[in-house]
Amino acid sequence: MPSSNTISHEIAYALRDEILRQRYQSGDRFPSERDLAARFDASRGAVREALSQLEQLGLIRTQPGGARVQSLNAASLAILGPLLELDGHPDPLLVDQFLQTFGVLAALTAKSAVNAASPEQLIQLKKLVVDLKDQANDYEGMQPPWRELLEAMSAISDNLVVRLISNDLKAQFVGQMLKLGFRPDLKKGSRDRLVTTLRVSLNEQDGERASQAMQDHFEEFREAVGEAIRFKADKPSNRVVN
Amino acid sequence: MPSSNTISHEIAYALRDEILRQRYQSGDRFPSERDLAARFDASRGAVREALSQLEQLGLIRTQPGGARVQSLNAASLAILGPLLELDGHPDPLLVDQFLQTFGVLAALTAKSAVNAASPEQLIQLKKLVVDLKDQANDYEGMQPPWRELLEAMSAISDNLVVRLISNDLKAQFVGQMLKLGFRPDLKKGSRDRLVTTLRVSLNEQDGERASQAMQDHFEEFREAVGEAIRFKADKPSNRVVN
DNA sequence: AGGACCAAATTGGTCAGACCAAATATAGGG
DNA sequence: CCCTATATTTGGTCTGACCAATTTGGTCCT
Repeated sequence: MPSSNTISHEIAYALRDEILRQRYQSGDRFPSERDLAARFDASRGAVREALSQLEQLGLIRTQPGGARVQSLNAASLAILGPLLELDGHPDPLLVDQFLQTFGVLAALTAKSAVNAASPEQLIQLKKLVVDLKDQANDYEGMQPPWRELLEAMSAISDNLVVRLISNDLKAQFVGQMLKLGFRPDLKKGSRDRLVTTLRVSLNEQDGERASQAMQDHFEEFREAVGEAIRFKADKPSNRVVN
Repeated sequence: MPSSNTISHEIAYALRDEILRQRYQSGDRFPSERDLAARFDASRGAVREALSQLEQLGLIRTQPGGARVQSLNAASLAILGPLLELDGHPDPLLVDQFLQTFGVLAALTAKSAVNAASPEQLIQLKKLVVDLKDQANDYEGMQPPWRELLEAMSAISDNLVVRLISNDLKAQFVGQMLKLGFRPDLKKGSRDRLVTTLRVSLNEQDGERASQAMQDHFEEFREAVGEAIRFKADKPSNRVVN
């Protein structure tokens, strides 16, 4: 999987990969644009555009006189996806951390949404929860209503910060997860409990409870995903469905 | 405050500003590179580098045939800073959302850190909490030990996802807050309560409690900041300290 | 009139070669 | 050995050109 269609993106991809693989120490001089142009047999303009992307990612810092490599964890959130993709299969620890993080953000969203919802919005949310309960026989069928619910809550809570973070996270992870095509097995009681608790929280407009429900649900989801990944690790039959 | 030293950055700044101010509808055609080059009296290369940055920010999507403007909340986290800077003073709602978000992430970090800490690391954390208590007479003096504590917890919890998000958030917000130079008044009991609860959670290695302490503390901090901003709004004497 | 199809203009992607200013490396003098 | 002046490297920008993909506009057929 090289990367994109344009040369500059390909160069950026290759260089990003090298930096992510720690082939340069933080603070090291980065090869000069002219050298890179020669190495990739491309024009300096194309190289410059690639470097511009790396700079946006916070991986390098350019300056007249030379570019330097920056510390990895001073980088931007946008490197998470590439980082996952590095060795073809996602790092289980990283996936776990992602779900943990996404969980607290979803919980916060639920809390704000339930607390701030207007009567009509409460009705809307209740309806979505019912949808979730009805369609929730298999993992695939559960996804659309689940996503709808999250989306509705996100819209109601109207927290741009969380939304932007979630955008990035989803863009980075969800694609990877789908590409590997694994379906975590959620324990049966988990979803019922979520639905029930969400309903109560909506009826009483109790954001705190909704938050807790989300948190618990993501916790169980995390465990299920962890198992699924371990399973994958045993049987490395990663088929790309596309 | 124009922006940077290079022309391409200046162009990127100007265009980013226009998009953030909603001067284009999502899906609109973006001016062609040649037009932009003429408008900014720059070379097309410089314009291309600027557009490359906008693309990384998720603000536009380029394609042979023409670039198009993307939806604002499909953008990257990195637009938060510019968004805050738009009118010289930060949007109180956005600041509130930031603190709320940062709060839950800090709480998650505290939980993981306390739960995962080795005996030595527990001792280290306890020491930092003591520092926090000692040096905590004024807002300024409190900052270094506070930051140290957060940093230590972040290092122990070792959650790259949270770390990257926090990097971005801090890079975007902290600068702005300092630039405006306001000091929220934390209620006196708040810090003591935080210190006390953190100590207990460390002694019993109770991550859940540490998380709750963080959450509560950020909640109070949020209110204090909210007041400070309202105060600023009344007396708009925004002096840039630099 | 409406829709399918084809040619021309527009646009992004890339290349080559050149110049400048800032930063670095090098050599020379104290 | 340190400090300074010079030469070189390097990033930032410009000009002008070519290609391929997309858009656009018009034409033709139904």
